[in-house]
Amino acid sequence: MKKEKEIFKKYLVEKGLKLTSEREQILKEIFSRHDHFDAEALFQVFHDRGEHISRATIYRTLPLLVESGLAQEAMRCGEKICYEHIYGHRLHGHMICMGCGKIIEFENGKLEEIKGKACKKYGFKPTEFRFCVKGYCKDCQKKL
Amino acid sequence: MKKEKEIFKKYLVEKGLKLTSEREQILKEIFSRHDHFDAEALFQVFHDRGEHISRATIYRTLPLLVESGLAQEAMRCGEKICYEHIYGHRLHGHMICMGCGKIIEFENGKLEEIKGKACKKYGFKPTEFRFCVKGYCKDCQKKL
DNA sequence: ATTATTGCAAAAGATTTGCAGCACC
DNA sequence: GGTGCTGCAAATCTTTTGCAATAAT
Repeated sequence: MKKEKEIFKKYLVEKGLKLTSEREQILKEIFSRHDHFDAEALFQVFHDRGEHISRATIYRTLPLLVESGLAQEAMRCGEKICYEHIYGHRLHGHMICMGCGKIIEFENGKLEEIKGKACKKYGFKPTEFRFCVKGYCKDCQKKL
Repeated sequence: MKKEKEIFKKYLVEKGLKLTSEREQILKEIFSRHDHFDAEALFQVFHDRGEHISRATIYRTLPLLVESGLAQEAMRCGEKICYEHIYGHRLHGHMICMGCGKIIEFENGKLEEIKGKACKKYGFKPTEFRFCVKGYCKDCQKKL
């Protein structure tokens, strides 16, 4: 069994919840993509593929994935919440272009250090992390 | 005239917009507080004080303050967007407790460095910045 | 005088929820 | 078999928008 499925299953069992086929499909889908997605986009993917999963189920499943540590809210794109899977990923930041919506991911080893230092200082127990820079990408700056 | 008012006025004039008394009140209010706030909270402050400013005006003014560089979206608290004023502040991060909603601000000189490095690498022009860690504060960890 | 702005109320969007039937353990 | 889960549709909540009256330059 894939590691992420194991983690999810373990989390669900501990909470007295069940691993349904819908939850499994959603888990599989978000780990098969490497970009960011929101609830509606996820709904559309299944819909287009003829595998119907209701919006309600998607909205109810995403927080479970977050709580199990497999995903996190990465940013707000307009009014929507965008998620990303995080298991097996290094801490990274995002640059979000307000012109074209492009998202650039970047890594920096110091992110972990800053996060660790702040949490230690205040005895804070971290679950989710987010480093975002909004602005304009190279291409969109030219257009302005 | 206060520096932030000058900046706001300059921004508005450049855009062919006007400095109305509502905009001025909102500006003054957000610079008089040092915490984070959302549109509804701002509406309530004025309402409680008997100075009526409509929600529509608040929702229309906040983006202007962001675009003029005086404020930014700091985080999402639940479904709401929380803002903070940024003029004259150093880059800082937030730790948000999912248990009690407490927000801890922290500074770290390396934030500026990381942001700068990433933007330079991709030719990205930054306008807003956000470093958030969600999790549980010292007190809430005990309660769990 | 001109043009942007305000407040209102209606609209739009995203997300949540109650409920009845269905699926997992 | 019992309890949690799903889909649906209605509800909720935040944010946006059209419009007529009003205020800033």
